[in-house]
Amino acid sequence: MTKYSDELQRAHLSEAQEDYLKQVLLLSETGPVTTQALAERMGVRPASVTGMLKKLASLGLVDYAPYRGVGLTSAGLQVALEILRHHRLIETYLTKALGYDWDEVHAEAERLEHHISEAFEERIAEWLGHPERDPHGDPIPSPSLTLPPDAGRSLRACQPGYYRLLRVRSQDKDALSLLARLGLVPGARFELLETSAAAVRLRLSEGRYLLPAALADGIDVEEVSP
Amino acid sequence: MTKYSDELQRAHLSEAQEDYLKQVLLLSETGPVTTQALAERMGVRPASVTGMLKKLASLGLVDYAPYRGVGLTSAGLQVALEILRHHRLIETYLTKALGYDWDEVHAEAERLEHHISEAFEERIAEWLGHPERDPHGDPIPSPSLTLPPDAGRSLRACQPGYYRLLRVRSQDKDALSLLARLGLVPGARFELLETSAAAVRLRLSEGRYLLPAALADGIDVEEVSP
DNA sequence: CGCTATATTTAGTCATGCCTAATACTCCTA
DNA sequence: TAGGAGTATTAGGCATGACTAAATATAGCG
Ligand SMILES: [Mn+2]
Ligand SMILES: [Mn+2]
Ligand SMILES: [Mn+2]
Ligand SMILES: [Mn+2]
Repeated sequence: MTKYSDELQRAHLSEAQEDYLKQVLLLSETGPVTTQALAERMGVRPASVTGMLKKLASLGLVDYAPYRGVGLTSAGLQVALEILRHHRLIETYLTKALGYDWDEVHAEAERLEHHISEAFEERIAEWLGHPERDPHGDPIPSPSLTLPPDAGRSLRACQPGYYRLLRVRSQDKDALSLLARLGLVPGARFELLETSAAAVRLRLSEGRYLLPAALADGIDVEEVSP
Repeated sequence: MTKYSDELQRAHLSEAQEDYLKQVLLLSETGPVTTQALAERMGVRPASVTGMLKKLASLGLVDYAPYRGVGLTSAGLQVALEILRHHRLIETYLTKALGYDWDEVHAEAERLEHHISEAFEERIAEWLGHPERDPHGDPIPSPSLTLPPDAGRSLRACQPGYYRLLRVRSQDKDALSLLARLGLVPGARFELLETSAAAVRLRLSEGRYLLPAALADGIDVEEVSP
C-alpha cells in the first residue's frame, strides 16, 4: 500500500519536477546544492528555482530552508533515482540496440526518461541483461533504486602509469565525440605519461595525445598492470 | 525556407496540440469532426476543445468556423501524419523488438509519439524494415507522410465465405486481448459462417466463435480462396 | 563590526490548458 | 414556423511553471 501511494505521487509529478529532483541528486554528489547551480542546470532563472523548491518542499520531496540550500528527502531521492535509472537505461539501450553514438544519447534520454512506463523500463533492462553502467560509465540505479558504488578516481589526480578508463563525466557533445574518436571510452586501456596543471599526456595503442586538464578532470580511471 | 519555418513551428507544438491534430485527422476519416467528438476522444470538456481549436486556427493548423466543425489545413495535416507515423512505428517496434502484446502498445505509444526525435523515428523504421502497417493493421504514414491506401472492408458487411483479417480498428485493451487469444490478428484466415444483426459466427482452425457485431464492426477483411 | 557584493527570495506578469456555469446557436419536429 | 433538445461558444477561474524587477539576506572583507 506504500507502493500504491508512491505510484500515485509519481504519476502526478511533472517533467519539470522530475528534472529538478534529478538535478538536486546529481549536484549533491559534488557539494551543497545552491539555487544558482540548480538554475544553471535547469536552464531557468534563480527566481524560478525558488518557486519550484517551495512546491517540492510542500510535496515532501525536498528539505528546503530559504537561503540555506536544498536536499532530497527520502521520498525525493526515490523519485530522482527512478528517473536517473530511466535515463541511464535508455542511454544504454539506444547505444546497444539502435546504434546511437554515445554523444547522441543524452538529449534523447533527457526527454524519454519521463515518458516511459515501468514495463518499458523492465523490458529494456531485461534486453540489456540488467547493466550496472551506462555507455559513459555512469552507474545505473538498480531496480530497487540503489546506486552501485563509485569506482576509480579522476585521471587528473593520477601519477604516470597504466590505467583503464571507467567513466566519462562530461556531457558535452563535442567532448564526447572527441573522446570516442580517440578510443577513450569505458574499458579503454592507456598509459599516463605525464601530468601538468594544464594538461595530461597519454598513450593509447593508437597514438599519443595531450588532453586538456578540463577534460581529464571528468575522466575516472583505475590503475591496471602494464 | 518553407522547411525551416515548418520545423520551427513543429518544435513549438505542445503534446496537447499534437494530440488534437491527430484526433482531428482520425475523426475526419469517418465523418465531420465535431467539438463533442473531439472532446470525447481527448477526454476533455467541449469548452476546452473550442479554446484549443481557436488557438490551432490562429496557428494556421486547422480551418475552424464556429458552430461548423473543423478540418486540418495542409500544415496541420503534416503534423498529424507525423505524429501518427510516430505512434504506429512505436507500436510496431514495441511489439517486434521488445515483446509487447498488441493490447499493451497503445498507451505507451500515445505518450512516446510526442517525445522521440526524428533520429529515433528513422532508426526504428530502419530496424523494422520500413513497415507499412502496425500490429493492428493500421497504415503507417511513409517518411514523406503519405498514408498507404485503405484495404479491405468491414467484416460486418460480408457474406459467408473465406477471409483474411487485415485490420482491427478497436483500441479497447480487453477487446484486443480477446481477439489475440482467438488468433484473430492481421493475417489470420477464417471462414465466415453466418451473419446476423447482433453477431457474426466464424470458424478458425482453432475453433468456432460467435463475435458480437460491435467487434465485427471494427474488423477489416479481404476475401480469399478457401 | 559594519559595508558591500553576491546570492536569494518576493512580487507581479504571462502563456497554457484545463474546468464550470451561463449563453448562444442549429436544426428537427410538432 | 416556433419551440426545444442538443451542441457549441463565451465568460470567468484555477494550477503550472516560466519571466523581470525589486527587495532582502548572507558572507567576506576592510
Ligand atoms: Mn529530463
Ligand atoms: Mn550517461
Ligand atoms: Mn499522444
Ligand atoms: Mn495501432
